[in-house]
This record gives sequence, structure tokens and C-alpha cells, in this order.
Amino acid sequence: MPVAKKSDPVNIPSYPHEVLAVVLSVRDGHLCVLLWRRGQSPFRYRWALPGGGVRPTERLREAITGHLAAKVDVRDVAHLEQLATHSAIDRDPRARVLATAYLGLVPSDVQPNLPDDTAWHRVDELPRTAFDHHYFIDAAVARLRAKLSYTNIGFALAPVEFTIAELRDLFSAALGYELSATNLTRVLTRRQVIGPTERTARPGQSGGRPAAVYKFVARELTVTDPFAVLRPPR
Amino acid sequence: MPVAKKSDPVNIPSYPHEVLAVVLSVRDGHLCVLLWRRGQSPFRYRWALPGGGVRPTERLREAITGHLAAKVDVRDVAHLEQLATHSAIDRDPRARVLATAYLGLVPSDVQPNLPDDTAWHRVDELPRTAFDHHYFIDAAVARLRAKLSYTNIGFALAPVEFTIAELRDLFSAALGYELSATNLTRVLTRRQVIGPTERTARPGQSGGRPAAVYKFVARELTVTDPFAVLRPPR
DNA sequence: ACAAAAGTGTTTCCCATACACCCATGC
DNA sequence: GCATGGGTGTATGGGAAACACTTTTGT
Repeated sequence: MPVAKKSDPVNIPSYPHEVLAVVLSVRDGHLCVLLWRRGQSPFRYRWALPGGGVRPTERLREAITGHLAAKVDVRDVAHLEQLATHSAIDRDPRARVLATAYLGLVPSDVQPNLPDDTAWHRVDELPRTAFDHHYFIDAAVARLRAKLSYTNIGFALAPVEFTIAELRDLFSAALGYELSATNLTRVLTRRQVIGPTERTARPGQSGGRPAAVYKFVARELTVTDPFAVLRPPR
Repeated sequence: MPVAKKSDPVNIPSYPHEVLAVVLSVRDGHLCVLLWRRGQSPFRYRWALPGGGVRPTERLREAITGHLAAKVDVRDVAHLEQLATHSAIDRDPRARVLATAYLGLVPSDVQPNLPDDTAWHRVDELPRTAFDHHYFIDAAVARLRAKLSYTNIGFALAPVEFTIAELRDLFSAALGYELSATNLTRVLTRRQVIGPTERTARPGQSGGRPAAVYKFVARELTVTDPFAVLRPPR
């Protein structure tokens, strides 16, 4: 029974604590999650979220950043936020382990070179996953989809510069349904989430008008639509 | 250094883990948080969130429910959801303790009899608090205010039955600004968050038309306005 | 010229706010 | 009657979706 020693001035029980990351990115037109294939029991050959333990000198965020560095270059993760902490007693059959998961987002244009046991998986065609990782993934996808509507979180999915057609494809993949490029532009520009750059993109093989190149105004998370209703009086 | 023993099949570090609760309620027209006054060092005489350790047989939610039973009758807490886990190394000066906080809501009409060291404090006139509890309180208030706009979370602040004027006062206190009773009614009825009952309230001393009595349609959390923008096509 | 892709103008609709007006009670 | 508080009807406005139309390129 994992209880703090009597000599410990804080007399409450201790538990092994792991950090996990649900790293999401749009790959090839689909929202994907980064998973690695377990080689050992329990859940041998099942797919699992990257993560691991927390060193005494680091906080949870630093711990997951460190674990991700082994899988994905840390600089590739454009946004990282805490999701939830799970505590089911038997969530790990070996011992009681608490787990705190983070949501990480990687822009669609970066191509981290992954270890052999690691791959992107479409969230709409998930394999069976290890432990309770499925719940974390569901929560991460739900949080991303919600925040696409009322924050500028799209910056973490997109390249630094992009055309509206590319952005529409990213949002459509992340949300899981088609969007109109016209209205997407208007919503995001009205809210000053995106803005035009000087550049324009060259048309494709079959011609067409060259697209203006846009960028996100800010690249840290900001809430752009704080009160859907019940607004304060002006 | 708190590291799992080699014999432990899960070879990651362990840490003392505590659960805390930010219990919010509207008291006397103001949004308040439940705090208790510490009698011992560290942070002696500072106000702190209720909480404590996690037993090996219980999950985090069960642990905080148990700790709250000592302060507030458990049945009084109409809603409880996880907020965040803090892991700063020196957040407790005695030892490294991870803390997971929950948001709890108590309806305005229940009057839990509190221990002598425990009291409600207005969130807009907070005393100095112990540890990092101030951050948890800020996060809880922000989460409540946001969810009042796009969920039915108001059910957890209100009595089972209420007049629109009472509900308007609750929402105004929770949000921190005045609301129109007329429009509040229309928003919440349109979304089928509240509905009328058969009853009407008796007027006060000075007369006036008797108010219709309303109730919340559901008393579990549901998201009533899922997509502010970027809605799926119909 | 024609096809293709990008961008603009305009309409429509929903929904929340604001505000005037009507209703029911106590004194 | 009149004051007081509750409820309804209606106008106003903003923002997003829908869709027609124009612009700019390649072949």
C-alpha cells in the first residue's frame, strides 16, 4: 500500500504518476493521433499514447515535453494544454498509476521522423488502444473541435503561411465536415484571427486565380468569442 | 527522492497526491467560495480550499466527495467536475505534492452547517489564500462563467424551483454583471434549459403580479450550444 | 475562348438585445 | 386608484450561412 512514510511531513498517500500526450495533427486530409505500438505486456501489440513517468525535478508539462522529444521534435508541438487526470484503480493492471494527459497539436506541414514503432492514426478509424487511452483521445478531439469555434487554436494545426483553401481543408479535416472557404475567411478575419500577407501562391497545373497567402495574427491561444450569449451590457 | 521500488512492476516515480475542491455558490447575492482557515504551518491562518489525500481504494472524485462530506453534506453538491492538476515542485513547502482540483457547485437555497473554521468568501473580495489555491479558484470561476453561456450548468446554482427574478439574480451574481430577466428567460426557454411549472409564487409585501415558477428541465450537465460558429451544414 | 480556382457582393435567416407596453396583485 | 413587480409584443441589430457573380490565372 503506497503510503507516505511517517517521517514525511505531508502525511498522505503517494502513487506512481504518469503523463501522456494526445498529439493531434492533420495528415493527408484527416485528423490523426500519434500512437506507438506496445511491445510488451500488458496490452502487447496494442497502440498507446506516448508518455511516461515524472522526474522529481520536473513538472507535468516539462515531463510530457521531455517524453515527446523522443518521438516528435519538441519545437514541432505548436500548442500543449492539460486535458484531464484519470485515477481508476485498475486502469493499469500492474499497479495503481495516476495519469495526466495533455493535448498537443502539430502543424500539418511539419514531418517529424518517427521511430519504427510510432505512427499517425486517423481518429475516425482508431485501432484498439491500450489502457484507458481511448477516453483521453475522445476528450482531446472534442476539446479541439470545440476550441476551433471560439478560440484561435487553428494556428497550431496550420503552417505559418497558407491559402484559404488549405485552411478550409485543415478545418474540415479537424471538424469532420465540410466548410465553406468564403464564410470561414469572413469569420476568422472579422475576429482578427487571421490576416493577409503580402504574398500570393502560384496556381496549380490547371490554372485558376492565384490565392492570397494568409497567416494567423497570434500564435498563442487566445479566446476570440468569450461569451456566446449572456453578454455583459455595453 | 520518491521513486517506485525496483520490485514494483511499474517503474516510475510516485508522489503524494491531494484532491482539492473549489466549491462555489451564490450567497446573499454574491458568488462565494468555501474556504477553511488553516490552524497550522505552513500558511498558518491563511484560508485554504477543502481537500486531502486519496485512499488506495478510491478514485479522485470519490476522494474529494469524501473530504467534502466533512464540510458540506455531499448531497448538497449539485455538480462536480475536474478542473486541473498542478505539479509545481514547491507548491507545498514541506514536500512535493501533486494536487487535482475539482469544481463543485451548491444551490443557493441549501444551507450546509459549516464547521467553525470554514466560511463562504466572496470571490471578488478574496482573502490571501494558502499554497497555489488562488489559481484554482480563478480557474473555477472562469469555467463556471463560461459554462453558464453554453451549458445548463445553472441548475447547480439554483433551487429546484424558482422565479425568473430569482434566477436573474443568481446569474447576475455568478457572472458579475446585470442581466435582463426578459432575455434570460427567452434564451433559456428557447434552448429548453428551463421550463414553467404549474405553480406561481405569492407577491411580496408591496404587491405586484405573482411570478410564475420555473424549473430546470435537466439536472445533469448538458451542452446546449455546442457550436457557436463553424456549424456543420444541415 | 474556355476551364479552373479565388475572391466579392448580396441576400437571408436566426437569435439575442432593447424597449415599450400590458397584466395581476397589495394597499 | 395607484404603486409595484411580472410578463408579452415588437423593433433593432449583428453575425453567420448560402449563393450568385466577378476576377485572375493556365491551356
